[in-house]
Amino acid sequence: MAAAAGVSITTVSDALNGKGRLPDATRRHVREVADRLGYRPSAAARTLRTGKSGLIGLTVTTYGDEPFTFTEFAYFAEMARAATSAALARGYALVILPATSRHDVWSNVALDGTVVIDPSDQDPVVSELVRQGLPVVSDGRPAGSLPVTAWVDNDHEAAVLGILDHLADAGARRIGLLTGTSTDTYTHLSTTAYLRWCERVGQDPVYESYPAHDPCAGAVAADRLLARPDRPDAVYGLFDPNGTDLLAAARRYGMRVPEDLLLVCCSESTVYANTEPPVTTLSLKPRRIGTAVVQLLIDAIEGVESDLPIEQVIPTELIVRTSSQRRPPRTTVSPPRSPEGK
Amino acid sequence: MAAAAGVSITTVSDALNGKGRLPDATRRHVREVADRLGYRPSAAARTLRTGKSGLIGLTVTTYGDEPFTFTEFAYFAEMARAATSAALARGYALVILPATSRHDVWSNVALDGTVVIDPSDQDPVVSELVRQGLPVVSDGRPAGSLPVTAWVDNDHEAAVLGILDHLADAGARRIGLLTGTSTDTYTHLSTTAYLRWCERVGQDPVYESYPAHDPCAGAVAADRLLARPDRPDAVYGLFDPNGTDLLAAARRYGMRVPEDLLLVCCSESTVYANTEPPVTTLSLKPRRIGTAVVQLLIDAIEGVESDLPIEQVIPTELIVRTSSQRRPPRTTVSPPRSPEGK
DNA sequence: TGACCTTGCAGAAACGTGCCTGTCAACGCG
DNA sequence: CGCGTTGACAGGCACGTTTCTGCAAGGTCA
Repeated sequence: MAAAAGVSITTVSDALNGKGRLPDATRRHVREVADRLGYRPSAAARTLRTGKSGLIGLTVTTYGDEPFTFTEFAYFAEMARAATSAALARGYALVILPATSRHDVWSNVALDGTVVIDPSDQDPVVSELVRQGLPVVSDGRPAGSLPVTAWVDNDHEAAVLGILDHLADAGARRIGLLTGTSTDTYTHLSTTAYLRWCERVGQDPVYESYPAHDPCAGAVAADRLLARPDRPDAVYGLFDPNGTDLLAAARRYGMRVPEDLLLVCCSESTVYANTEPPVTTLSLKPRRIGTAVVQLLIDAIEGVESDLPIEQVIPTELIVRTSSQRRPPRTTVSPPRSPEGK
Repeated sequence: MAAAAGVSITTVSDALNGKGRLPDATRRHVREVADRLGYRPSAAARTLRTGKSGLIGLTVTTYGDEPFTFTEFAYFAEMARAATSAALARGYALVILPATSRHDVWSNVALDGTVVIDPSDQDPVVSELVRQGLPVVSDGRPAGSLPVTAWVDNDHEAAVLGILDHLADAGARRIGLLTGTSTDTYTHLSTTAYLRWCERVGQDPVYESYPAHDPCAGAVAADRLLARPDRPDAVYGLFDPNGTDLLAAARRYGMRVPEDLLLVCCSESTVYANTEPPVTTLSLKPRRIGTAVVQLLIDAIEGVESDLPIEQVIPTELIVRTSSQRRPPRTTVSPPRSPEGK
């Protein structure tokens, strides 16, 4: 390449990177030759020399034997999408790395930093990364004393309390909870908030737990919840598919929604806008979280190192639909025209 | 590191990589010292030396201004998940790279090969990659004469024809189609197959198109389709949310499913197992596709170069539920116990 | 006992950058 | 005319591996 342009390697490097003291004529000449040859500087050599790879790890926790649960929860997809977009805008790319991946894969890729989704307590991957001096930003408040650089999370307690109040306002007498058996902070914080609320208002807790990574278990747990002798007249489901599962269970027991059963679930899916009836959902705003996580991480990579952990709380959004209102509002979407009256 | 173990750099490299002629004692000693120091070989240096980075690009097409559509379609999430898993099992990691990303990001990462999802005709990214001599495997039959190394796809024509026959068998007299306005091969092939089928059986085509990347447009298009004077008595929707959209539209027009309207949509979502009624879906088997794509790519990276493009067709699966059967079968899932009769 | 092979390691080149230093000519100035 | 200054490059080192080659010590065998 240098020979083809008739200049030295230094001149090529300076010309392409806009450094050094070169006349514009030389710069243009070098760039033209580079374009003509289709020359691309070696990413590996640059990384080796500069110590920066432009790569950010996206680490997802594992459920059961599966490498990670992307599917069931639109949350992960949305979050990853926003994170990819935000990283790209600042010249970085995302590498998907499950937490329990083979060690050789982790050491085979040069990362500038890592985003960790919902790290478990004493996560060995996180410890290893900070030991290497890499910045680590977590989605989800780190459990225990995990030494992350920064973290972003929702206020799950406030969200749950808000939903329970919303349901009580709509006339719920006994509110049930569909929760998970895993020990991540989301499940833990939400369940604790529910129990505290029950204690405060003097209601006996009514909840069922199931392994959230198993898509079939949710329907069974929803059925269990409505089959109890102390059957709730309102339910909040912590996971995405709980809405349809609970709707189906309610139908099986002849319960009308929202007349006999008020319903809210945490979901990012748009299907709940068109179910029968539409279901009130809590959105955790995964796009804002994905964006914030990446911004914090890249700031830590490039910027000044403030060694205090930075915490950022993203507000949730309750999208109120028919399923949680005793007096259902008029449907907001009306058909454009109707060939026969309804 | 070499100094700490009291051996040469060569010996360290040989010991950690299992090469060279070293006694087991030396090998163990070097590894022990490496563990104690927390030594990790530099990925950048290895990549520079060997020419292999262990990184595979995952390129997703872009819709509108958004970097890529991950969300609306569980397909992408499932496919990416399977691809990640398959790559990991063979020691590779996946880098997410939108097709329309800044050029500097593409050239900043050393890739061994790339998976391209649904490449458009004359995709400049693909051309650039093959010019660099990198293997490219596409998910979706490449349009035009795109010179990919290999591709994996479903037989979309056969799938559509199968669904139309299935609906006709169930008693459909006039089958409608909900399709997209974009020019990707999936939409194109499916629509053409529908039109051919109509011609064969002598039915006038009844279809509505909408921009599939817009989540709101689907509901409007579903409404349009059922508002037509030549209203169909069966509909196949090409995209994931079409099922709930069509169910909602049918309710608005007072049509019962499946009595007045038979329904099938293409989806990987499990929500359709619990809608009212459950909706028959076509699964494109994204896990098998993601796995196959990665296997083909890594084979091309590591193995012998067969310069003929390798084509692989993954069969689809029709999951028949109530919405496409005039005589609905007994529900297969029954509640564990019922406190009051239904 | 010398030729030859095996074992156990060390030396050194090369991968392609980025950056620091050096060189040489031109130029302004007292 | 001598000298410092500046512009425009070239040289060369370092990044941390992998890998080829080399080399001494010890063993085998004719």
